Amino acid sequence: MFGKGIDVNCGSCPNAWSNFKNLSTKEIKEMSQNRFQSNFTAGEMIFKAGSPTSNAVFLSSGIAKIYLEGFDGKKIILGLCKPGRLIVGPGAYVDSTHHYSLVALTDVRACFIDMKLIKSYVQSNPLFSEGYMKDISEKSLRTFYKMMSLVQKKMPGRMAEGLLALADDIFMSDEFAPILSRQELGEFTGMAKENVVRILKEFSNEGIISTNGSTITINDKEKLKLISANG
Amino acid sequence: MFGKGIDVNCGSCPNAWSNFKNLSTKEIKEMSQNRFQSNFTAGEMIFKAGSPTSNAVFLSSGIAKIYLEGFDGKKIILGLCKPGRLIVGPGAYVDSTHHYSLVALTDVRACFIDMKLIKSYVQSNPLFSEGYMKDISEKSLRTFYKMMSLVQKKMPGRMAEGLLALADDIFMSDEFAPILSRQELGEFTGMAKENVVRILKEFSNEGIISTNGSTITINDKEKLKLISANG
DNA sequence: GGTTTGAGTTGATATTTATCACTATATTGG
DNA sequence: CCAATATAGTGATAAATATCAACTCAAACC
Repeated sequence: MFGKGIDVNCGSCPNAWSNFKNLSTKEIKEMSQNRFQSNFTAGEMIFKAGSPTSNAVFLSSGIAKIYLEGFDGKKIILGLCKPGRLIVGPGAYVDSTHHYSLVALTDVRACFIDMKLIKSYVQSNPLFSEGYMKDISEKSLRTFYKMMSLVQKKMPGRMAEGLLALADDIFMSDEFAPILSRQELGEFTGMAKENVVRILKEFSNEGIISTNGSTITINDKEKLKLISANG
Repeated sequence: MFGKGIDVNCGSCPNAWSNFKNLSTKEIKEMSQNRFQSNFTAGEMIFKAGSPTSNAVFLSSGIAKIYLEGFDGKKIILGLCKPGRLIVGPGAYVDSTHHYSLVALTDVRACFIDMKLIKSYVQSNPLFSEGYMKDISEKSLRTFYKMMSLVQKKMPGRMAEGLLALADDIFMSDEFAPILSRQELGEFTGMAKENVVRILKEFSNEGIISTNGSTITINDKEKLKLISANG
């Protein structure tokens, strides 16, 4: 199922970006009429670094990963996306090009809204503009802290932080399915996949987590926070 | 010399932020009248992470460093600032708090403009707003590439990149004074100061750079680019 | 059903990088 | 000018991390 979503109103979408509340009924209607929708299966690329930022993307269901492509094929997973958040990189206002790639981790339904439309609302609607500014500022801050973590913390600290992020920001539960492979968990926490295995095992031996089959359960969150904080 | 700059017009300042050209004469005048100016000597803190983002800062002369304060006192120098650029962190639109610190590296003359004023122009002036958006987007992209560099490149690659940045973006010359100590050069390139010394010596032995006293001269820029690109 | 493929895992090893201990060389304040 | 202090530099060592070479196991495919 894909194509224009003629009969849908983005204003009443339960997964709408919170900043849409600053748009007028007219603007909402215009946007809803120009909305495209598409489905992706797990593993599919939604957009690729280097492609034009012609559309803003919103997930209406599913989870996707955002990653930077570094030198000789190495990747850095910046974070995971859930419904409700605007997905447009900073390239939109610099060179109209994506600087990171977005790939579906689960089956995903995504809405595409023409960036020209978004930019016109930024121009004409100060409240919406401020909301957009706030959104990219928050992302920028998160990048700062991700960078500090990757550069200054050691592997156990980075892994602890990564697990806490998955539990608290993505799954909202201390028990979660392995949406990320060991390889991807390594790209998320800045280490080789072999070291992901070793550190998870170490955490498991100490009773901090359990890995039942492929599900990870956090048993001792306080200890995990401690490891994360101590680097 | 400090205080309100009553007789100065930010519109005709040779070091003005390029986005000021999008302001009306009236806005420029208002801003000029509410401008504060202050001098700092090398080493002085201009603002500190955690303090309120009450003002946007512009340098009218000198060079300053922007750095993140990480765990147990370790710092990451995000970059150096020259006149002509807006200096406000992403915190301005999130929690009205600075998330990085700004310290003068040379003697610096800085202008302070009330953030309320800047924000009001963002609200009322779409072109100015777009310019602001573009500015923070560019900074965000730079942070991405800084992160990739720090995480994926090895020490020689990071140092080569750092030296090229100093030559091309800050000094506009392949020969420059040691505005950064070895310690700071380490914070800029993500390594311990001892390793800064070792790698500079190695570059020097290979004839890529010369370190005459405390001045660094780049002799073989192409090789430096190669080292930077190969990580 | 057998086989291929890829992820997960493990141990051994190599590489990279930080830390420590120390010397040398400036720089600064009295 | 000299002591005090900070920065620069050096070598040895330890710690952190990546890489390599296997091996296991389960899913996917013919």
